[in-house]
Amino acid sequence: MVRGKTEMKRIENATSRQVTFSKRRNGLLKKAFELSVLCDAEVGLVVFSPRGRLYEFASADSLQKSIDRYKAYTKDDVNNKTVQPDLQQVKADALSLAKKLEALEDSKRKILGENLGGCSAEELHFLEGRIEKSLRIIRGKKTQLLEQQIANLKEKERKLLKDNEDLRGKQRNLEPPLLLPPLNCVALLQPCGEPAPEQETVPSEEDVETELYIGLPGHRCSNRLSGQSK
Amino acid sequence: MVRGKTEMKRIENATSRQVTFSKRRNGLLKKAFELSVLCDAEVGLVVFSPRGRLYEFASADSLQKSIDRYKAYTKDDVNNKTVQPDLQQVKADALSLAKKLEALEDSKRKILGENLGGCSAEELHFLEGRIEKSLRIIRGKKTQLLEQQIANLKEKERKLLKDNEDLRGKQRNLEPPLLLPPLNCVALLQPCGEPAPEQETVPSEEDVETELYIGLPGHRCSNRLSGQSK
DNA sequence: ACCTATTAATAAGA
DNA sequence: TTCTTATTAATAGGT
Repeated sequence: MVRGKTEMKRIENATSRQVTFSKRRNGLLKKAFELSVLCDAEVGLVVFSPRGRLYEFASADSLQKSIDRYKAYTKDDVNNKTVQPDLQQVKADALSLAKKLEALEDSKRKILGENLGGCSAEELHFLEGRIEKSLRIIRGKKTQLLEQQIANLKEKERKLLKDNEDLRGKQRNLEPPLLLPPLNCVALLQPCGEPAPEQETVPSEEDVETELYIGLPGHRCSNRLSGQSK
Repeated sequence: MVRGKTEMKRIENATSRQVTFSKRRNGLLKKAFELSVLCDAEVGLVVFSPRGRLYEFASADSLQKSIDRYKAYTKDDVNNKTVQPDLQQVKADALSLAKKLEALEDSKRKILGENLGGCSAEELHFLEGRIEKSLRIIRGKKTQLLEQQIANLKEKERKLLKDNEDLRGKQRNLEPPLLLPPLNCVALLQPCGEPAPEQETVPSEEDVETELYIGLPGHRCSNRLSGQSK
């Protein structure tokens, strides 16, 4: 918010994280209070610091009251008691998972070059090698994908050119040779910014002949208009 | 706050109260979110509009979870049956953790260039950038560490050379001048990779004069050494 | 909803 | 923690 935007991600430095927590917690509590007063709203707020300390605000008589209202609002189904397989076991599982998660998070952070504080030179060297390898793999895969895309596009282009050619051939067979195929129609559709890729002289000659044209005037007109209306 | 402070009391005009409610509610939710992200805090927030509509925010998996934590924190149990760690909740937690774990594992795998099957070119490009950045960071850190080590080693070397010289000086004072001081020992201590920094000719001349010198041999020696130790 | 003058919040540093 | 300061963010009052 100030003195150089802060990125919206966890502040790595523990000290500034703590300082920011204090400041922003106060700010948040204040805002909650203001909202409740100014707008006559009921606001309940709980904040647990990373170290587990609790901070709360309630505009109602008590936070519990707001919690109850919340429960009522969400159509409480608390009295829903099913069998208890083994609480201890499930808790242990959850704990184990949480530990794994933390370890993984740390590992990922290091791989991404964050939070390298406690790394030895050996560890860094290992990371470097691992990441170089990864980079090679990813670049390879990317190149492969892009090449595939290019190949696809070229194939499409080829087909289109062929179709185009076929169509042109048919058209030429249907029309009298003097009434040239309206190739310029295509040219007119091009973005006006471009310096009209060296107008093949053929089209302009056609323009001169326009009034003599007998074929399909409607088409010619609409095409020319779409070219004008910038 | 703006355009003339607002008094901290209920806004009487219903319309502007409603408008302000919308704006400030959003602001509060945003602030709550930012606090949770930046400071790694658990934030739970409920807001009831004057007309009874509910708005909520929870940085945890669910607001219920934060409410439970709040209840646990305010320890209304220990002697009453309230809020048994709730098997359902713990199971939900475990499930959520497992999901996070899986997602993280997948993410890490991709970063390490494994399992890139389903990646689009854009995704790969993003990964590439991320990893390049990481590589730069890690290499920087590594270089820094190695340079530090080198500096430490040089410092040690310098001290050892100095000690060495001091010892030699003492020795010379104790022994007859004809037993030449083994200056070449010092030269041998230099890293063999370096091309022996072009022995300043002065020292060699001194070598010749050594036996004739009468002044303060100890000082001369130490001076010469400090010149050598690059 | 969008705009903008103004105040509020706050990151960094002391 | 608290104070200061430079800067960004939030937002009241309009349109």
